[in-house]
Amino acid sequence: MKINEEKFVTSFGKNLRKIRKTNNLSQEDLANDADMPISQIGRIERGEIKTTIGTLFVIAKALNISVKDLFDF
Amino acid sequence: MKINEEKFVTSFGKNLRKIRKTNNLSQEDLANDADMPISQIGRIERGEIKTTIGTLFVIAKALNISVKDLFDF
DNA sequence: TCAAAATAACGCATATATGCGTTTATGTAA
DNA sequence: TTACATAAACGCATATATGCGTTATTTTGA
Repeated sequence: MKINEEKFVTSFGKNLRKIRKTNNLSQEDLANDADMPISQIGRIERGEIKTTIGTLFVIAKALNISVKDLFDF
Repeated sequence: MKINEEKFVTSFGKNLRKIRKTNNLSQEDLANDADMPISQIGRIERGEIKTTIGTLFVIAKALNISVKDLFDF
C-alpha cells in the first residue's frame, strides 16, 4: 500500500494500543470483550492489517468509546 | 453480522453519501479522486460492505476531511 | 416525453481480513 | 534465576473487501 496509508494504519494501531492500556486491559481482555481472537487485536495494533469498520465498531463498543475516538490521533 | 453492527455500517454509508453530495461530487468524481472503482463507492454508501481503514483513509483524503469526520453521525 | 447523467446491481477473479490454533519471544514480579 | 503474564509471530482455512467490467434502473434536466 502507499506510504501515507501505511503510516496511517500504524498510527491507528498505536493509538488503539494506547487507549487499551489506558483502560488497563490486556489484548486478551479486549479480545474477550469484543468477542474476537487475540491474534487479531495484535495484528491491528501492530499495523499489519487494515481492519474493517465492523471491527472498529465492536472494538469501540468494548472500550466504551465511539469509533470517532479511535481516530483521535 | 449483528444487528447493531449492520445499522452502524448503513449509517456510515449514508453519512458518506451526505458528505459527498455536500461537496457536489458524483460517485464517479469521488471514485476518481480516491483512485478506486465507482462500484466500490456505491457498495460502501449502500452499506453492503464493511470497508477497511485503508479505504477510509483514501476517501477522507479525497474529500479533504479527516477520517474522524467520516464517523461524525 | 426524451436524453443524459447518476446510481444500482450484477458477475468474477484476486487480495486480504478474519477466526482459530500453536509456538516463540518478551516483559514482569517473586 | 524461576514462574507467570503478555505479546509477537507463525500457519492455515474461510469469509469478505477490492478491482474491474457490464448491464439495468433511477434520477434529473431540457
